[in-house]
Amino acid sequence: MKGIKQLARHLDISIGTVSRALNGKPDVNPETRKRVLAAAEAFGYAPNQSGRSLRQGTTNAIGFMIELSADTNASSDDFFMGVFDGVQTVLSRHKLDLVVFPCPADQRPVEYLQRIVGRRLVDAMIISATLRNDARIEFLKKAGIPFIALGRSNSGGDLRWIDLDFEGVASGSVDRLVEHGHKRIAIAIPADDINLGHVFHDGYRAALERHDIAYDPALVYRQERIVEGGHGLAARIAATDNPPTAIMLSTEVLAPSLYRGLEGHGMVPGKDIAVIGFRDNPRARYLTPSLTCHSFSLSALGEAVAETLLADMPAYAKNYPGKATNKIWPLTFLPGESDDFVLPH
Amino acid sequence: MKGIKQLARHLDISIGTVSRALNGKPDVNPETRKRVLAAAEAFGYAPNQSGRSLRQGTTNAIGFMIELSADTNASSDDFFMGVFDGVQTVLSRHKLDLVVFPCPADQRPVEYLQRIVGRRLVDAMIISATLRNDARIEFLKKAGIPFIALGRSNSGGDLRWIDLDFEGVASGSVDRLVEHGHKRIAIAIPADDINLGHVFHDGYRAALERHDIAYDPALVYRQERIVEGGHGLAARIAATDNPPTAIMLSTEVLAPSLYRGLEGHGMVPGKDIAVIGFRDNPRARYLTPSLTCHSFSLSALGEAVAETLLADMPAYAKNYPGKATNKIWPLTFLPGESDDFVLPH
DNA sequence: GTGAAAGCGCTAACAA
DNA sequence: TTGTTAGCGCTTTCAC
Repeated sequence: MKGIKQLARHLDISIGTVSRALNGKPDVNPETRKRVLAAAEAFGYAPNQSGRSLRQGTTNAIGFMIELSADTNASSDDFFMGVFDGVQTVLSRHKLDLVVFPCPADQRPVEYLQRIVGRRLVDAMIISATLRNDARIEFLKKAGIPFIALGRSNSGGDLRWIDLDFEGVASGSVDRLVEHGHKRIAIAIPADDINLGHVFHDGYRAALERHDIAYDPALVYRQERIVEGGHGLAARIAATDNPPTAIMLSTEVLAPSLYRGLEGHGMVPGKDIAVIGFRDNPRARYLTPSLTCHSFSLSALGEAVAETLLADMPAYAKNYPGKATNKIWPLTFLPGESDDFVLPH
Repeated sequence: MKGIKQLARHLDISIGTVSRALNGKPDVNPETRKRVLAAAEAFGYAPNQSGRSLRQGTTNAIGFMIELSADTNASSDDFFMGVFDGVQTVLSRHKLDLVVFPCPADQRPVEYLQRIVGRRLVDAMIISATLRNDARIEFLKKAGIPFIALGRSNSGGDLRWIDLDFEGVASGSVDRLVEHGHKRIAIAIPADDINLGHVFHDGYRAALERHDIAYDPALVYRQERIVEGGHGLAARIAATDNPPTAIMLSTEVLAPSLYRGLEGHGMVPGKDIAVIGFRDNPRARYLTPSLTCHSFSLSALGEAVAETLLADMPAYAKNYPGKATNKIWPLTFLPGESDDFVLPH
């Protein structure tokens, strides 16, 4: 007892009527509809999505591609889980399902995405960890499938994205550090081409200029986004001639190992060096001294991602008027002890 | 230029031949096959999965259900990402795709699962966060779809599962603590019905008996698996008459906030109270004093999950002879400073 | 070695 | 208000 045919036979009506009843079409006798719904419920009938998709040309699924590379994996933590929840909140309003596709570490992201999209597994795509030059974007544009990038990019010309305010975070952090007397301010940015590193770097550089502080490339540390990365970062800070008095992080994963690494080099965060972390994530929440960082609602971000995406899909756009715009997502500054000292000059 | 029809027309051969060529059927002229493959490559053709699924009755997708409830969300960290990677390693050998379904926090897991399975989105299911009494299992058995549970259960009679060795961890930890002179050993287990709590509790209790130590229900703390949970746990430990001298954690999320909470009550881990954590996860890796805990390879676990599942699927069983067995996954003990002291008697 | 055609489950257009 | 039927894209059986 599986398909609509069996259900129809059991009810002794045609499959067409069953289909219409289940899909809430108006031209069905209320009595009939009740019978159909009751039988469907009793049999645990759910329409075969392949049949449905084939006929309607739509899967009612939205894909979310994440990457399992060491980098992204390590930085995941609660980030994606929180975002997923927000995305679902919006999608469930439209009976759309969120389907997550984790790209294996050993597979090329573009090719993985091409397979997913090419096989028509989803109606639209959310991609994350956007690179400054990201072949996935060109592909998605060419494929003509609606999509949104969690992270800006230079690729593909005009595209829809939502991005955290890396520039604002970098800029505000520099302001605060300068106010505290810092002049040698370092940043840690990812070693790969992920766009947030570029944006953070540019915001940092512009802020320095505003304060008439010379930009010193030696204070820009490119560091893999891995859990242990802070050790290497601390070592490089310690080894710098005329070392920085402050370090700003552009990703959330490095803080704990940075603390440990700095201690290993006899530097105490919040005393010998100011540290400003990125996100108030669970891993950073219990550091001592408490980490100065930034905060925002993961689920609200997820909701915005979903709404912005739907606003670009003809079938749903009418529900989200004016929402089809790119967004820079603000973060709230969260003062802690890790930068809470004034530098004597 | 999308479907197989267009491709066939362009090549001026029948769609049947195109299909056979692409699917590696033997009865195709090598020359023809080459032309077809080249054209498919050039057009970026990938077969529409709905059409394929409908015809073959198989989706070539394996589902992995995770939950976004506060509990699971918080305890995720890198756990699932690591497991996904291992699962993919195995699935990709068979051109199977891993598809992750995150059940929203506000949705009932069984109903969510019923929708996914009922719509035939996947050929098999991996479920996680198994409860001792888990309605999902009964449903999956009734539905007749192959599945494996990451975590044992009392539900559904005979079922396929892989589970971490919570019993061994509890037992070994008690042994070690007793050796160090502890007699009042507490445990923290989840407040809900998740099965690992039951198993951990039973292993703990049996170990106490072995050592002729009376079981004291006051030392069994049921604690929500949330990031901040350690605070409450510390408070309850401090408020206990005749408090424990050691605490064993059955989940990985509590350690950081427990450290902080204990300090707030004037207790230093590894000095005033012994702490044995569960998994060597990124959140715990940089605690001071270092956390005594346990370790295992997430991707190896994921590989085992996938292989065991495939061993139960007729189409793949031949590749995994003898693998269709339930497994208790061993953990390696990782000594740290958090329990490294001997209690004077 | 290739073409023609049936049919997977479903929805929608049309007929009654 | 309901039944009938075409056809979504694909694989596979059967002729040839």
